[in-house]
Amino acid sequence: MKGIRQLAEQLNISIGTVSRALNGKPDVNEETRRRVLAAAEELGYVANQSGRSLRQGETKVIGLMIESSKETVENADNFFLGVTSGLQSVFARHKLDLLMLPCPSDEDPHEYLKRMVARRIVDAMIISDTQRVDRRIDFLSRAKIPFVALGRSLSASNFPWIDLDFEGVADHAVERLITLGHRRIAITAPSSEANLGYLFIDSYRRALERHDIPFDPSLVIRVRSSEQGGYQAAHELLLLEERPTAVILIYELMAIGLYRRLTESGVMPGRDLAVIGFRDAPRARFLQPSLSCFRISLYDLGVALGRMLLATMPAYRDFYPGGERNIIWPLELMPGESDAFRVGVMG
Amino acid sequence: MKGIRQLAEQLNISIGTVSRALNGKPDVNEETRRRVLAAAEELGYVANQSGRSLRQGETKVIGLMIESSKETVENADNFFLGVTSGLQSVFARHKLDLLMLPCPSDEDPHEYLKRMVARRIVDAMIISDTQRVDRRIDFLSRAKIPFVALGRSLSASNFPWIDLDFEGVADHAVERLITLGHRRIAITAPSSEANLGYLFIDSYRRALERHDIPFDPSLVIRVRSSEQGGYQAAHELLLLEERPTAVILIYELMAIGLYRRLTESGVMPGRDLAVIGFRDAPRARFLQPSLSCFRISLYDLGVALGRMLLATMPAYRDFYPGGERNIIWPLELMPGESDAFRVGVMG
DNA sequence: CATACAGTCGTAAACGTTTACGGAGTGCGT
DNA sequence: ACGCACTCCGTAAACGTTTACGACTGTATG
Repeated sequence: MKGIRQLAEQLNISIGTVSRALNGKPDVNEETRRRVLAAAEELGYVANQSGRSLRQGETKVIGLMIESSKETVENADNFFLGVTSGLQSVFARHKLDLLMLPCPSDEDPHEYLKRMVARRIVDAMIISDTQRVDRRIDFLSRAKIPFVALGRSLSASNFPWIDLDFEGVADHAVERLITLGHRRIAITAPSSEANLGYLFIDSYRRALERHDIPFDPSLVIRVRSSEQGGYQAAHELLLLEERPTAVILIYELMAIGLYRRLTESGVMPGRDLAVIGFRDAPRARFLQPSLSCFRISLYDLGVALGRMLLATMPAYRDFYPGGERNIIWPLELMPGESDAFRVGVMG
Repeated sequence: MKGIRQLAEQLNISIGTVSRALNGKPDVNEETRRRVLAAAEELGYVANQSGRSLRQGETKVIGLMIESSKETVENADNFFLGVTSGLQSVFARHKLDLLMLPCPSDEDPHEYLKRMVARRIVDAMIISDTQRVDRRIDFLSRAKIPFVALGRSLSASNFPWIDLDFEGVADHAVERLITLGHRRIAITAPSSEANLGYLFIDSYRRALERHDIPFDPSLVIRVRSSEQGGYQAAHELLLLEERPTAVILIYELMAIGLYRRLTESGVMPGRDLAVIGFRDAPRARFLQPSLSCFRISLYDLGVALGRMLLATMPAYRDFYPGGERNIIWPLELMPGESDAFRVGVMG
């Protein structure tokens, strides 16, 4: 209970030997090691992390920073937990633990990060919700703290990140809708400074222009990515004088609110308005009509994130050679009923 | 960068004084303190947590253990993040940090907890998803680690917990439905060993019997608490020879799947079948028909949890006197359209 | 003038580990 | 007998803090 010293005393061995035995060092008799391990097991001894960290300058802990902003809380889904499983499956192999660091909503994420890093609670970080310019990235780069970002950013020139393929999704969605005869296609984007919104809209615009459809800013609806935001989005769509025939949602669960608002006005999703969603979720399939949705494999994403992070850490680099430093994570379209109709056949 | 020693050197002061200055100890000249604080700010010095923890035997970190079981991931909503905000608002006052400890799905929660506690990563714990008998509770009690459980348990006799008022909800829901004329009322429960399921069903049964309605086990549907589970639940309901006229859901988002499956068979929720949900979420309001739902104030719940936890910790006890050791957390009914009809008028 | 006391600061020990170093013992070849 | 290599283990320093203790002023008190 009192530490390695007690353990050593009980065994009549020096603490040095006990430590070596527990840590699998070679210069210890196998018989002694057996005894040490047995005693440790019996007494429930586990090394005090503070002492260990202090000595070796590392904590064996990886931090996953998440923001509990209002928006994140509102649209919170299984996203982080899903990614977490994948991450842990990688970290477990190296006896690394994953801790989630929730940044309080009233604290600046950058300050929070600095605090956590300075306190040496973690060896490395995974940050998410990257902003267009994100000081955290500059800070981590300069401080030489290993990290991976979930999301691109304009900050710093060359840092490891994985990002969802927003461009591919917007592109694919637009192409699909145009093929189905749509010409007037709306799209939703977050109202925040999150980088993903910009990428999403840019790609949407390029896809349209490729088909000689002029970009109409009034078709870009900036709302929160939640049920409530979906409701609001539908509301704004209905106010447009020339109503679009399709809408691309940046977050799947917005469909719930969207459906609701549409039905209130007698507009039927999947017949009067095509809807395509985005981000994870077999859950989209349970909507009525079921949502056409681009799906993410969260577990695999977590694995990729974990590997990329370890590849940047000297101690583990050798285990993950030749990995890429940046990945655009592909999404897979799961066709549903929400956009399964053709429009404008009369030309 | 190198620690308190550098800081002291630069200021030509001993490290002891620097430490005292930074920690607000009284026996240091105000002028010196000013200089120290300024230098610390400039150099971005923050005390190394390992050194500090080692010395004082505490980490200033509270752990919130969450399980990333398949079920939790599936029905993950804003629950933990919502609670987190409330917790942090309390902890911030004492300069405590909250870390989330996600137990890997392939590790025994009890072992995981033991590991984390033994490593001294946290000073205190908040555990959730308590099982009917939960070894974690015995362990924490015996090891004298301060903790609060989110959820009752049969383990140990007297430990601090807050639990949602499942009994009140089941009771209230049954009463309401009976008033509306229902006699055949189904209910869903999780298939796991989680304690909440038992409480939920027990209370449901008692409420029924109070009205001389016999308890029919076939009306208890054990499915996962997710959209998919809702779909499955509806499926099973439809298979019953004598179909119930109402159903009580243990988790709100199940309604999505439930609605879906019902509509597939031409049964209209809110007209042919009354539905009442449970747990948080204004989101229930965006369903169609909107879900009658018992709502939780997650933030307030977090605050209560935080206070109860600190009240058990000697260092903070004095700030939170006279608090209760157990709380049954009330829920508020938000009436919707999903059960707004009367049945069996013909008697 | 001796003493007490408050205010300020430096010294050094302690927290629980890990690990470089060296020593004791053994076996083996010369 | 001697040297050498090898195995195993003990010793002690180091990691970065906090804090009990005492030292040193200056001032008030007897």
